[in-house]
Amino acid sequence: MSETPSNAPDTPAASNFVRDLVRADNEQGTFGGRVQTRFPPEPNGYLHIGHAKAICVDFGIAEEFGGLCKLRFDDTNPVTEETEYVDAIVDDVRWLGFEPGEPVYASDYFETLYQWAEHLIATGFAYVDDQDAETISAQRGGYGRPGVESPFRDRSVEENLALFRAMRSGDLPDGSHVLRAKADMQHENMQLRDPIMYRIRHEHHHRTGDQWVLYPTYDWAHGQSDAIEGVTHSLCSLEFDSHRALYDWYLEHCPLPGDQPRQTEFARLELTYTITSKRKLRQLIDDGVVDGWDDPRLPTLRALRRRGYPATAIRSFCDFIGVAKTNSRHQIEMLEWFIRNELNRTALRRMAVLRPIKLVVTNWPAGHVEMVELVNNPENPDDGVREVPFTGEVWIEDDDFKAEPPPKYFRLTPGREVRLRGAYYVQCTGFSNDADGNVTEVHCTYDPDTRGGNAPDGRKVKATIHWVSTAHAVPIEAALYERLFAAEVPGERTGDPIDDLRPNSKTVLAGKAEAALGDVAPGQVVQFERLGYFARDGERAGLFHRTVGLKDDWANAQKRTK
RNA sequence: UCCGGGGUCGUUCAAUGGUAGGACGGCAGGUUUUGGUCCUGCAUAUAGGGGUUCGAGCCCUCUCCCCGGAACCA
Repeated sequence: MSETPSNAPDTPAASNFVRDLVRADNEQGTFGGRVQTRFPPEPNGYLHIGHAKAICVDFGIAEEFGGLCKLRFDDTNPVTEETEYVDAIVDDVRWLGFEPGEPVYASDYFETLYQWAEHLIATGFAYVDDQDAETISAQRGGYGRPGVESPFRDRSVEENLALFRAMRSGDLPDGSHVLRAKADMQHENMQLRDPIMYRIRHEHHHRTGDQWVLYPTYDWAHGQSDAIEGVTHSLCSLEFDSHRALYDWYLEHCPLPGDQPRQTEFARLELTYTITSKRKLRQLIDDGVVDGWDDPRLPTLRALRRRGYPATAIRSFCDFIGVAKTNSRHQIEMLEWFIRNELNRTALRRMAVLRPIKLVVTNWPAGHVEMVELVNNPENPDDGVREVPFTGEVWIEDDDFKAEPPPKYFRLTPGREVRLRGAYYVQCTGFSNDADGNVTEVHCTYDPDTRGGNAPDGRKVKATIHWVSTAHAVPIEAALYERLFAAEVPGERTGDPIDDLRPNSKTVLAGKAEAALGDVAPGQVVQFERLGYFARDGERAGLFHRTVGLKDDWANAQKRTK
């Protein structure tokens, strides 16, 4: 994975500040030349595209410097966490193309953490507070306002130890006591105003069961877990910047087995027209706006996988956008370009008509069937060719005929000649329509000399359209997806992204396709010629999800003139 | 209000005191049996004011703007 992604734009490896920093550490021998990172999700939901960047950075940096990256579950809060998510996350990381090995857990270190907490008590750097959450919060003060020290702050070591052990015993109710670090109630950084290390929660933990009622907070668990594992570079997102001082403070007060790890923050990945808030994602599912965590309109890795986004393309994208400290939001078009770029090279071409109208070749010999040859992928000759039956009656896309063509329309219209891909030139002689004026049938004549789609006299046509013989067509269903949100930054207007939901983000069409589409493997992505890339559903044969459309200058131009 | 982090083409990422560059997007053209791909070209940026320097996007200083921070969440 350390090689340059094959479909990334051909530019020199972009420098980024994290890479520079790790390299500098190596040159100075800061960690004895060792590089170790970790990807630390909380198992309380599914991974999304934002996590993909973190995974690429965490695993990528380790790989690049010959180091190690572990998948660590930050499972310090039993009320939100479940084994189901653990399994899904491992699966998603692997799908992305990284080997998580045997995952580790913050809960593996509960006993060590506990011992170190007693060490802090013994050295005078932690105390048990009997006050409730509200009181503690109020005493914390505010920005530019002083904090108030807890009346329990100066308990003796003996009393603290006894109380802390009682907390562990399970005899004390939730919320009755917490363990706090004795740091600095006047610190300008609120994180240092005697933060909570332990709270009592009589809850079942997905791994440790009922063994503990004492659960460490994130800040107390994270850096210590890093140190226990031998992490050198603890990479996280920008919002933890203000936690770094506390991260260091804890580390300096613990009897570490080795080097003190260092936290570095970088900007998380945000995309236009997309949300990644777990809470809001869940709401979309609960409200029935989407069908589930793997609904292809969602940015979860499961959804993107189902939609046909290749993991390699996602990785290339993540590698390409780099790592910085600027809060930013990448355009989704950039991601889509990476998806198309990869699929263009790899996806087999097939013909499918999604909004069929009938085209009748009036001079075609009745009942005659002819096999025509089509290339499977013009970008890759190794994919070979296939034969497709052509007859005098085919389905074509209703978009490809206009009784009254707009300016610069190249496709079928009365009198116009076009090419049916791989078959013949046909010229439109007329059409019929129903009472409402809808076109029901297009009439053409074909030129027998143009078999294969070439005119011996050298005359050109401006359009080539796809088709499917009506007698040989297999029915398919195609799910078309639009962006879930109509706004670049969902929720920017009102504060709630739900207000920016686009009404019809999913359309299912009953189409007609060539027989080869019956052979597409679950999850495989093919290109429906001129329409886009489509992924075969994981379960249902005949159901295809549109991964992404083809770039369509004609449609874009039409949209603009409207 | 206090502390911290940021501010470079429309967007995003580079340029580490020495020619402001790439990608996506846009526009124009060429090739093409996908209005796809590919190729060529064009346009657009250092938030503002002072300073240091032969030379500043980069260093100093003042101002402005954006983001984060006062869970027993992570």
